[in-house]
Amino acid sequence: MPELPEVETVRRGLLPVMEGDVIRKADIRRPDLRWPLPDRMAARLEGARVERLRRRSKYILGDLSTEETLLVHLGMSGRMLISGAQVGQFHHDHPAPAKHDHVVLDMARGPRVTFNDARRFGAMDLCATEAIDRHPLLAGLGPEPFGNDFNEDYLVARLSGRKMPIKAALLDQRIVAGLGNIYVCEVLHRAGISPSQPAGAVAPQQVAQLVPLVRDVLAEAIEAGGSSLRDYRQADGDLGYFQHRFRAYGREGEACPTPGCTGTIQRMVQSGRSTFHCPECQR
DNA sequence: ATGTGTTCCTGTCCGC
DNA sequence: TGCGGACAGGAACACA
Repeated sequence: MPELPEVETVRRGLLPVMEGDVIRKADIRRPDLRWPLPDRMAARLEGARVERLRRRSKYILGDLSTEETLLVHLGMSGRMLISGAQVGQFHHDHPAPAKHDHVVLDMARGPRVTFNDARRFGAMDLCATEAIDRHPLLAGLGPEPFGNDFNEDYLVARLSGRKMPIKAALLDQRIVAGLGNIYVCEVLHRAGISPSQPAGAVAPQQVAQLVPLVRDVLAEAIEAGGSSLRDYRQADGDLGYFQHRFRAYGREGEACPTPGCTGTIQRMVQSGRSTFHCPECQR
């Protein structure tokens, strides 16, 4: 499930449970996810206070009192399940570990955070906080979509001369961090740009449009994900409510929702991944 | 330097 | 109900 809005939703869900509290016990139930877990992971986590829980791209970063930062990536199927938290109240009652529960963190106040990941494309690591920006997984990332570094001039410069399809370019985390397959489809649909158009051939005026559209789509999705947090008990890791607002993604064969457009949403495959688009209004 | 295809792993859904 | 195949939100890596 996780693109930037889903990761941000998960982070917000974890905030009241983790930030400011100490990890009392860490149960590392297997030695690896996508890569081996860090050495002595449990010992390095136990007793550490989570000073701050932040996000960079699709990574959740927990700055610890030990001057290390816990890095979490959810991959395709990773979830952070919360138990022992009710509205404004915590308890120590937890269900037995389930299939694919790989890392279990018990907080001192009582709640438990369980990293569950069936496909195991997720990752966790520990790294000196001071060096986190140089972590191999973070070092090459492009700007945050909501940051000032992501702007019209930047995007025009990064796309110019590139022959790869615009869809692949927006999916490239070195160009802009946080977009995934769903939201790229949604952004290009709103922008009226064909996903297969070479990135460098998109008119600068259209590239300029992409910047606010990326922000709109992500912000709306975060807001919709947030709405599923209102009755938050367990971080269920599903899509929140934004899925009902997709205009292109997953809508093959349906009428294009663009006002005045008579087209039909098509599915095609680009570099091995599904692209949903309207050939009528995306040019 | 760029662009593309493959790969990791498990679960689910759809057609026969 | 079982079985095979396609497909799934990511992204590192190998290769042309």
